[in-house]
Amino acid sequence: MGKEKPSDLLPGTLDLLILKTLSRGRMHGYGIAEHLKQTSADVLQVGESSLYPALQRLLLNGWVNAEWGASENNRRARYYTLTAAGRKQLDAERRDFDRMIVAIHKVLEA
Amino acid sequence: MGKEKPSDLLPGTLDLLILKTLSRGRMHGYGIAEHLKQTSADVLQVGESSLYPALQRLLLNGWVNAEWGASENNRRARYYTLTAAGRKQLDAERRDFDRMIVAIHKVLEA
DNA sequence: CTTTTCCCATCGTCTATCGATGGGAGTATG
DNA sequence: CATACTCCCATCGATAGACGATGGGAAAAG
Repeated sequence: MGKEKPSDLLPGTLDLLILKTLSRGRMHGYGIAEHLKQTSADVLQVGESSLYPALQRLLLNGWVNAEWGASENNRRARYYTLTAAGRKQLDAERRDFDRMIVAIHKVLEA
Repeated sequence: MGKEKPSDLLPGTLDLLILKTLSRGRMHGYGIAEHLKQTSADVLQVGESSLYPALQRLLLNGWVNAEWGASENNRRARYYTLTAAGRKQLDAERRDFDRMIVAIHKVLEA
């Protein structure tokens, strides 16, 4: 009798959200997840099993760099930073996303 | 050297788009695809290999009914109509979608 | 010392989208 | 008549993305 829980994310938007988050400065994985959750008022709940594979993708594509360091809480953490290619990618994904949203809205308001 | 073509759809939104389209009246598969393409100014391009499986899903879930008939062009066509459950589903998906979009925007504008 | 919090990561599963493919039935063309 | 084209259906196999479960390890809190 529980209500159906909607998915935690709009599929296809995770890379965009991560890139945008990193555009504000270097951050580690756990911090990215927290930032998304808080900024979205608990709506966007990125599980770690979605997050880390996504970060691997971004690394492989050269959109982010990674380096090990210590967190604010003195823990071993991997810090990610946006590359120049990452910024371009962010802009491109942002454009495509907006384009899609506009298109979808046209249908929903028709 | 071609530019990367963005995907034709925002994943996870196809059911919503179909349900919304059918809320305007009964329609056959091909017509739904046309309607989405035209209403969105060619942005939303639903391939038939995405569309028909989606319609099967909706049928299985009891959100639409189907009956065979003849199209305006006198062709054999399968007409779909929204059920009561389908209307409820449309409302629910619409709410979740709006919720997501608001959340994503908070991140993108942060 | 035990528990909790923070932070990393992978594996297997599931679901959805998509390209390719195939077909049949009406209409228009030459 | 023969051919081509448009309309309309559908499936299959590949790919990709998100998720639940799981497993660690190291610092801090109790």
